[in-house]
Amino acid sequence: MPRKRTIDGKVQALRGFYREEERVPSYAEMLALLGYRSKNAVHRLMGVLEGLGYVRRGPSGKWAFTRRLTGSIKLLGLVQAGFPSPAEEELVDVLSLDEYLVRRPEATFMLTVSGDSMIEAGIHPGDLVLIEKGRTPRNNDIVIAQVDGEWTLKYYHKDRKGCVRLEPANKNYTTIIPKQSLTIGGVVRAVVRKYE
Amino acid sequence: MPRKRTIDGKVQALRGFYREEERVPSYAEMLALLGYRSKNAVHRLMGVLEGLGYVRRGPSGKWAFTRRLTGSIKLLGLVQAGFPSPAEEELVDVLSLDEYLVRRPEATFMLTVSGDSMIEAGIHPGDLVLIEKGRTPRNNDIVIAQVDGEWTLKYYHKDRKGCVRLEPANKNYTTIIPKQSLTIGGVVRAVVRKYE
DNA sequence: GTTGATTGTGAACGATCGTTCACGTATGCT
DNA sequence: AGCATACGTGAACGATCGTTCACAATCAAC
Repeated sequence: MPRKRTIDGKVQALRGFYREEERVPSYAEMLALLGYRSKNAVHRLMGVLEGLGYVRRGPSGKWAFTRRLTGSIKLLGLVQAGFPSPAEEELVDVLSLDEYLVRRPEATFMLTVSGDSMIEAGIHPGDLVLIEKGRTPRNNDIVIAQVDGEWTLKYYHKDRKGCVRLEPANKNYTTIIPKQSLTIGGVVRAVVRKYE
Repeated sequence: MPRKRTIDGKVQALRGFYREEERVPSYAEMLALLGYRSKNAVHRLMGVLEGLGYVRRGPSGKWAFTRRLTGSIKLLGLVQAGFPSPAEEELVDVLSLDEYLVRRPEATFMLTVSGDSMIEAGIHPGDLVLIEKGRTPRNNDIVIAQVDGEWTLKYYHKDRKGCVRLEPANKNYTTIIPKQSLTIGGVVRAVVRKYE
């Protein structure tokens, strides 16, 4: 167990460095950071960390930290499974929200929701929606669409005849069946709401 | 305008490199990457990019890429403001969700919601909630609390007499007034829902 | 056409880089 | 005790690093 604890300490130190510098420290820097006095010790440690999945070598052969090290959010299980005490905090995984939510960065963007037409789907005014462009919507996807000049969020439905209808998730709104033009801006891939 | 286009091209190249290597390229690498033949050209370019906010020097003096370069999500304005055509895509900002949502990484974690007691607050079963520990809840905050042995998400309310009550956002549930013990696990800072 | 500012070239510098030696010094097992 | 393994030390290596020269090419303004 002391072995584990030692490694954990090192990892924390590296994580702290990365938070500040957003880069992998050089061996010389790790030397000071981890309390070693020989670069060789660092070299060996990196080998171990590579085995543990904390670091990897990039295509060029240089070190890169993995999400395991750089990621900032600890993902836990279900609420019922119990709540972590600060002591024994057994984490399921560490993830980066960006990586988790965004598949094609160049085609993804966010915008702020206004209006409550999708409120029963849990999309409230002020929420951020993550939209992926250039993806053909499937039935029941939430899309951002331009109908007769106005952009809105709606459920996408296409029946067998190819007839498209856009359904809100709010009883006060009505289903839209585009007459003139229908432009799909993108498919909603995620919703993010931040409090305060 | 050709000037702008040139810089944009360089930025794209650097962004591509970062996606692959997750690190800042060396001058020599940028040399090849950007088509220069002199390191000095690179050196100058970095100065320019620093002015534009694409790169910055870390505390140690080494280069680091800013979110502007590494961030993967383009943030746009309101829906009504119009929708971006791929061409003139005028972006408001580029952000990292991690940075945007997480203030204290070491005290933040996520878990999956089960149960529908907060559904009227737009928190559905299966959603991810981002929780910050060690933060004293204010009225109307959503907290994760342990009442009589079970963990739940609820609105937090404390009246002037110091009496705490936990309110669900679902008519089918009742307000909880803790009798024995009340442990606040943390305050919900954000909700994330991913489709598919 | 001349001038001045911008931008890239090419070579050079000491500093730092990652890697690899051979060699101590613990620690743990039988 | 004795031995083997694991882990850190210290020094050395060539390679690559970022920075800085002086100078050439390009462009715009007048």
